[in-house]
Amino acid sequence: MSTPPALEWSVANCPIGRAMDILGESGTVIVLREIFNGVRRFDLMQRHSGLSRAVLSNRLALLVEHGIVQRVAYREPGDRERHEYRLTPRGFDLQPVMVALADWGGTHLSDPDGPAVEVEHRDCGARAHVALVCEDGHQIERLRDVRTRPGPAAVPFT
Amino acid sequence: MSTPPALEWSVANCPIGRAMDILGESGTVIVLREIFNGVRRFDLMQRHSGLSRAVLSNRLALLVEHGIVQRVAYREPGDRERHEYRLTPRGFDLQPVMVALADWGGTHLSDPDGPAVEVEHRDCGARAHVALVCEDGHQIERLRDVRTRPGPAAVPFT
DNA sequence: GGTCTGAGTCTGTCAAACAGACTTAGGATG
DNA sequence: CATCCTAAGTCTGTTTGACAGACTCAGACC
Repeated sequence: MSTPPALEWSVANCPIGRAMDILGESGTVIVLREIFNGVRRFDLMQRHSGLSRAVLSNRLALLVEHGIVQRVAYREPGDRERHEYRLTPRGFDLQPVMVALADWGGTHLSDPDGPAVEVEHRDCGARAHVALVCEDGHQIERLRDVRTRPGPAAVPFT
Repeated sequence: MSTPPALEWSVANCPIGRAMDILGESGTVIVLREIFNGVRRFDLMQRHSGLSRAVLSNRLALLVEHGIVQRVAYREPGDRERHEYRLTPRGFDLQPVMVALADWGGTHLSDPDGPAVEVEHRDCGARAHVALVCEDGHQIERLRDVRTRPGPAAVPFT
């Protein structure tokens, strides 16, 4: 076997590494799942997700710090002001990641009777999936037809 | 604001939760990145990724245990038998997750001069992205057109 | 016999997660 | 007024996991 080409480039600035610096912290993706599902308030998120309050608090702060989620004030009638957490555009762009995860988990990790949740196209009700497409719009059928190459900021690896 | 519908179902059997039980362990996705990029041997993975040997060893064992990666014997001429790690079909199905992560990370977390790696369509060389599609094949333009609904194994949440 | 290499394992320290109790601010209740 | 309630955290003490770096082991090679 020859040396893999990937070894010639450093993992500095690697987009997957950068993404996982945030999403790889335990609980981050679970918090995002709650917010994508419309659960935006601290206590509800905590009870629904089962994360500890300390971790939830930390992860929300991390997400706010990275501009993925914003803390928005609201006030229900006859109640004091509180805050809820909403996705920013940058956070919303994580939807394909969430759908891809749900897709894979639903296919490969569900109990025999199927997954607990599915993703649907709001208009027609059919199940939605992620697909790979070219920049010019063709769909890429076989996953093997895709590969990684060094980008503009690639740094050699010694 | 009304109670979010997601609160009616438990997160038991949630596909994202299940997926993150594996992928959320620190380093799992980094190991997968290396393997997707063709780096399949322990020492090379360790040096290239920068993970500690102990963590790399644990994460590989976890991935093997979940049928995402398999340990395959090989022998180079004039050397003793060794092992390398390869994706199983289940592991290969994670490609959309990896591409979605790379896409998001490249767009939102790169240095000003761009990402260190890009994903290309092998045939035409154009950049590849993930897109959302219906089960009948339409492309879904706006992320908001997609939502989650309870699946066959949904369990009520109290 | 000594050395090299790939692939781990072991150790001691330090950071992070956990469950669960405590805090705080403002509104509602008696 | 005093008390209670709730949302949204913070604090504490224990245990798990990460890290760097040393050590092990097996086979090939000199």
